[in-house]
Amino acid sequence: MRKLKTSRQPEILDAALAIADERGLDALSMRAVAERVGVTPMALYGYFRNKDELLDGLVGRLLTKLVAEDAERIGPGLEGAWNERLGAIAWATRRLAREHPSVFPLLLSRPSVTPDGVRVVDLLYQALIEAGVPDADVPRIERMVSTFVIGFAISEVNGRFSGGSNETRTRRGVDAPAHRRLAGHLAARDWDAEFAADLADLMRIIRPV
Amino acid sequence: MRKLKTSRQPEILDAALAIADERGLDALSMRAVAERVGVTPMALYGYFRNKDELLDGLVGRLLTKLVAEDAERIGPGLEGAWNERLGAIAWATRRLAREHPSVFPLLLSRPSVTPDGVRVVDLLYQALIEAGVPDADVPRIERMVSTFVIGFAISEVNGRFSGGSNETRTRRGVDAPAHRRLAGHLAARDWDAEFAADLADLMRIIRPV
DNA sequence: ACCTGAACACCGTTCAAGT
DNA sequence: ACCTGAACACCGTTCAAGT
Repeated sequence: MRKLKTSRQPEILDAALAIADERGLDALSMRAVAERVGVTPMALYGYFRNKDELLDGLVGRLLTKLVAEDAERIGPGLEGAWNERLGAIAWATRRLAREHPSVFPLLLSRPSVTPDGVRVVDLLYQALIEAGVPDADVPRIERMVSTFVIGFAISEVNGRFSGGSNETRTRRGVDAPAHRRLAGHLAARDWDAEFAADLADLMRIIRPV
Repeated sequence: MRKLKTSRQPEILDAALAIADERGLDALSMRAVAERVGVTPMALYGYFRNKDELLDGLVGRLLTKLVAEDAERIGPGLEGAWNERLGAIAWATRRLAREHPSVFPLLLSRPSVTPDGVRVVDLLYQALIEAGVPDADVPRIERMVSTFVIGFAISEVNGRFSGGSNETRTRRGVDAPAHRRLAGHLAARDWDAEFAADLADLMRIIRPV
């Protein structure tokens, strides 16, 4: 297990993120990253043990952007009521998914306990504590909220919500009585509004009114 | 856009699912599937236009297994109270993730409006209607619940929840006050119990007591 | 300390051809 | 109707060598 160089890691991750953003995750090859950095593919293996670790680095990058955005939101980071702070992180997370739709889904597949990952979780913990959630329930509620937020953002950028028109869904041949009854409510949605409504519902779990 | 053969599609999907289950998604190559089916790689392209469509077929398979299990649960499928039926689907979904951990995450990345996909959604719609959710809110709540359930199951099979021990999380160098305060509650969890608690919370959104 | 070149064992997919 | 063979343009990664 050789020791890795760190000097050019940020530069390499920048290149990798740019490629994924511009041409998708399938285009993100070690060879493509190397070319963009202006180096031989093999040079990358001095900085990342393999492609998987480079992808982990990319997830770390996303989390860093998230804490950075939260930090500049309102200075030290603890201004505002708990529900405003929690909402700010949720919306920032969703924005991040739209900025980096190819890389974002990796958030759900990789543990990523980088320092910045811990920092984000800690901000959520603080908000939940302030909301009055019992200490014993805080980690569970954090996982529930973050799972939903990340899952929603992934579904959205991947088209899981919009896939299949109304006609497809209510097509004859599938026995779908509830779809028929709800036909008038199956039109394309305003996902901003839906995300807001979902968050409001979750807030009511966190602190029943 | 040539017309595809269907005769051996199920056989091919069986082979693909077996490879993914046994050796992971990275090992799922067209060549490996072909070998298992006993055919040349190129023969597969008569049944699926490309690898992506084969993966879509795999997602369809998962959904088919889900409706099959639900159907045999209690016969016609509409016995039991709404919360029991909704819970049964949620737990069956989570079981499916454990059976096919490599393929399951694709559920969140692919629209998949196959007939069986619509059937699952319709069962959820029916439960929510019976719970008293206003028609206009049913599709949103369905998306919220399914997003959470799938996201939870993916996080679990991918180790997102367990990654990083306590020590890692509370390691010095990261300023994480809430982690320090919650140190006693950050031990490894019983995910069955946590999933149950989360579902109970969601049920309270669906039908406030 | 950092990088390169050549090589190995793979990929998905196209095209033309075969029964 | 169904399948094959050869080929193209790629992959990630190892190893030995170079400055």
